[in-house]
Amino acid sequence: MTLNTLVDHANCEDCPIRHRAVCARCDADELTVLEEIKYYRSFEAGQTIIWSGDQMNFVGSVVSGIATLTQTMEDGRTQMVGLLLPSDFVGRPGRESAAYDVVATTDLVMCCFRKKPFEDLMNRTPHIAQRLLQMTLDELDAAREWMLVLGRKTAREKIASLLSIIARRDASASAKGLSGPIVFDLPLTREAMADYLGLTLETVSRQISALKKDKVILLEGKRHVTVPDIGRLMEEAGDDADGGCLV
Amino acid sequence: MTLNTLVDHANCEDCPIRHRAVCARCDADELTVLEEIKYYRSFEAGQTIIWSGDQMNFVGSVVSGIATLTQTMEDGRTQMVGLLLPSDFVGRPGRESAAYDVVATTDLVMCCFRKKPFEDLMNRTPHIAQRLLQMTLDELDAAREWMLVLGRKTAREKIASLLSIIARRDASASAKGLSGPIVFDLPLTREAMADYLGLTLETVSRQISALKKDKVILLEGKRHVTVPDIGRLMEEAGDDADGGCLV
DNA sequence: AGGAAACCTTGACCGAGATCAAGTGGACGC
DNA sequence: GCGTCCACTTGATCTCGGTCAAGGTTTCCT
Repeated sequence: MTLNTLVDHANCEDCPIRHRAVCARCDADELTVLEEIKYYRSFEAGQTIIWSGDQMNFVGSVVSGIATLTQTMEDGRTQMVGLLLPSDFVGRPGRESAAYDVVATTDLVMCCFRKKPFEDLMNRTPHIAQRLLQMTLDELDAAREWMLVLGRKTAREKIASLLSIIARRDASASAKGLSGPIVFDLPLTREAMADYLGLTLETVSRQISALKKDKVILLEGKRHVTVPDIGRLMEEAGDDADGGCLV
Repeated sequence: MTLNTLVDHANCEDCPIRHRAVCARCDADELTVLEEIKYYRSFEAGQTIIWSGDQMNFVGSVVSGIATLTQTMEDGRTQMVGLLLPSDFVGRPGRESAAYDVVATTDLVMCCFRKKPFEDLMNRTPHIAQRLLQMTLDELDAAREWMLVLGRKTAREKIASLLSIIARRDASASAKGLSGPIVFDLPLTREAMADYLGLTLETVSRQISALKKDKVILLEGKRHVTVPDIGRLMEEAGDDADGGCLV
């Protein structure tokens, strides 16, 4: 139920390569092949990794940093359609060209595989295809959940939804769980948040100020956020506070 | 680039079962197995096929009629997240329960497969998994395109986007192509359109009237639509009129 | 240190679309 | 024929969020 579900790392601790997104069920032979066709690429904050419509000759996953998927209309209106966090997969097996712009919002490292050999491997290896199907279904769920946010939520609920998603991801990553306050740094500018939420950056700024005034969040500087009560934040987001998240 | 991309039927003309969504590359053995585990179900217009959260013990595809996928918030706000047309696939291999309400908006027939045997077959048959991956990627593209509609388009553009999608689907289904006027019946009520577009039904009604007044569409009664110029409609939708569609 | 460029905040005003309300028109049952 | 229901249309008004504008902070460069 997160925006881009992180891959479960549990059964990959001893994985000889880091491409956990794909090798959830490690198998020595496959990994050897993957190892042979893989390479790393680094990008600077702000750099465009892929332009919409470009030929894509690789697939891969994010090792560190954050990237965004965005669509743009001819008149310049833009909508972010996905957020890529470490371990998220990029690329469309079986597709020629990219459908969206992929932009690094922070310095970023990607682990890439040349597309053709990867597809060959996928065709020979059923559980890689199945793994990718599961990941794609997760992304589809996330996209559809976001459609509800974009279509029906108020500006305040939109902001709360985004903060809640980031807070919960960070909380589960740091293994401290959801009891007690959650502290994190916003990985996005106000403008990027606006592009994600279908708002203007002014509205984002105003609503964040409002949530701060109402003590739903605490702000130190512009980016450092403390969420004293995640339940309260999820209420503000219009979410069911017990949607399988508090176990 | 449609809302829910229809499956290409070209290489399935002689398919012994009608479940074309899955058997794009027909293979006698698999089809025999599929034949054994399949059954049909009929639904009346307005009937809910699956409730969000229900156990789903089948997967399947739409044979005839139209269904919608919707999400609902506790306070009753609803957002449609997908439209299921004939040959569209329903179900999540590897998932326990449904994530959305599935509702028949017209009388509907589905071709179903019991989930467990279907999954077993999928695990044994790489190209079924690959086929499903392709279909899921298509749905993901459609969902993300819809995020742009929901997040950034005006009411008029939203209506034009929806009409354009339905018009283009009907045009390619009837094999008359996109030259000349396109005629079709709206398969959705104003309220359903509103739920899809993140609008109210009053706004939908007003914008349809406006498009009619401006001769972008012609209306006979409430549902019968003629699109004299699909290029004009796509312009109104804010789409690139040559996005690979006029070929 | 000074200056410029990002990034963010806040205020004033405006308009697209929501809301509330009344009315139309066709289908159906009695 | 007549009433009822449902889907839809149209009008009047309100409001949330967009737009335009000004100013504040931080960072980084010279």
